[in-house]
Amino acid sequence: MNRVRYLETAEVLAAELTTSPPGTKIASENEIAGRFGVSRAAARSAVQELERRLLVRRVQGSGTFVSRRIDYVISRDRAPSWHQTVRDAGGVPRSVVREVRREPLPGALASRLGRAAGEPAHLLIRQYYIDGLVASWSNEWIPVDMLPELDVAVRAVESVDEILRQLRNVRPGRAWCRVGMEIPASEVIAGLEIEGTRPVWLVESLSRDEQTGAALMCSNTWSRPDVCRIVVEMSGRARRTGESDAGQ
Amino acid sequence: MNRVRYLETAEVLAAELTTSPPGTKIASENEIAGRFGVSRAAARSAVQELERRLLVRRVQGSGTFVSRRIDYVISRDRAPSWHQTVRDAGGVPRSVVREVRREPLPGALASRLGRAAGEPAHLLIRQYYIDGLVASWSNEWIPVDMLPELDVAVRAVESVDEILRQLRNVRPGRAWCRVGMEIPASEVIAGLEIEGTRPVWLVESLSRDEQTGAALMCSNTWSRPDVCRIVVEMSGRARRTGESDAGQ
DNA sequence: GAGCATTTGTCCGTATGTATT
DNA sequence: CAATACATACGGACAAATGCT
Repeated sequence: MNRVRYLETAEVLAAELTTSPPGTKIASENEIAGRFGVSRAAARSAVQELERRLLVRRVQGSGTFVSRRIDYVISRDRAPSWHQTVRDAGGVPRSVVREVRREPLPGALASRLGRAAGEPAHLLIRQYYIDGLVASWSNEWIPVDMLPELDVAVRAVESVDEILRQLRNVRPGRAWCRVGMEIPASEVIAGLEIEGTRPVWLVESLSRDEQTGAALMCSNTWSRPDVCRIVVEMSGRARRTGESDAGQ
Repeated sequence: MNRVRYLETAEVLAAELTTSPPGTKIASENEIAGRFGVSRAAARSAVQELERRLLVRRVQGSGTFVSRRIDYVISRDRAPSWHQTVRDAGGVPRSVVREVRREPLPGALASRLGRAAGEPAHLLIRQYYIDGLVASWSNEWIPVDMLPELDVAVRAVESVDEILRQLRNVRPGRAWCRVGMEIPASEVIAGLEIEGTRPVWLVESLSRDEQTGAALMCSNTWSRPDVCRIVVEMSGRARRTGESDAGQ
């Protein structure tokens, strides 16, 4: 159908991918070139097309692998649980604390928390994995007076929410968030193992105690678009009782 | 600094771009190749890197042009006005009605509107331009009983909201929306003038009358990520009076 | 650790196709 | 029709990362 050979090749490969489970290694560029009777450059273009479609992830020296892409839904009514979302999709979640340090609160985050800029805070840098592959990188900020003992507690428990619940007896809830796509700073690019610079999801968020309304912590999370699709559901105010929720 | 020559080249070009107004034509691949002493293939890779960073838009046979990228903020408190957003950013907005036809309401949209699948509706297909370049493509669905005379009114007025306000005396407000990135159907790809298949923004939305809460219309809008950045702001329920809004 | 094969990443030169001006 | 500019394609070479022996 298609007179462009690399797209033709990509179509065939894309169709074959749909039956392969995530993580499967696909044919190498040279094998594809041989099979379709094209040059390695054309075969490479085809695989790069699959990469642009977020269907595969490529690793130099290793190979090209089918991606597992997960829907991460953000809505007011849903508690944010990344581990559960990944497990529900059939993936194996893991998160690693990369660093915990104290740092004065930057201005933008301070005003989000309703604090003064420069107040002491914990900065918690964490990496999230799906099936052993990097998915996200997050910076979480918690004012020191909110949780002085964070340093020792954090390595034992998977989420800061959990620590807050147990040690402070609060119920953290997502009070505000902003989602977009950004080209992140080089530190984050390295953390996400991205080669060329490209946009990734950025979720900025603020947690408050659902009982008192006190601002507890805030975070910025960058996520690779080839491992998750972030969907934001927003319900408006003009809703009357008795009406059904907006359907799918 | 960078031993990868195409990235080195891309860095230099990217720095130069920041001082060029949107729409400026940049040097051709051959000129870049000559200037930096690299092959045309390497020059091409550099420009493609700029394209991946959403800094430029390429048009075969014409050239490579600096993109105007606009922030489109979706939040509960903001009336959705695309024309105003574009003008505020210094761009020239235009929208064109591509097609108006009657079609039975598809199931997913019917349930979003609280209607039965298959009810008669107007389907309004529209293209949005910024500075003469395609930015978005939308499908808007309005039940026929809501606005029987749509066919004649639509070409004179820029927005369906406007028509509803004038002819039905309702106040449309964004009642629900969902945002993500998708690889759209081929019709939309063509409408957005995308060559290779890649993900674009998809905003699904539902409008209700702010007075009665009646569902008025719903729409799906696809937007090129190189012309707009869609930002969703969500405020939660755990908000007490007297507290300041979440800062920037 | 060293060595090797595999695989992706970069780069060159050249040629031809296709859309725009 | 001609010139320009981007798009596709080929063949060849070497670099860099990975995985295994």
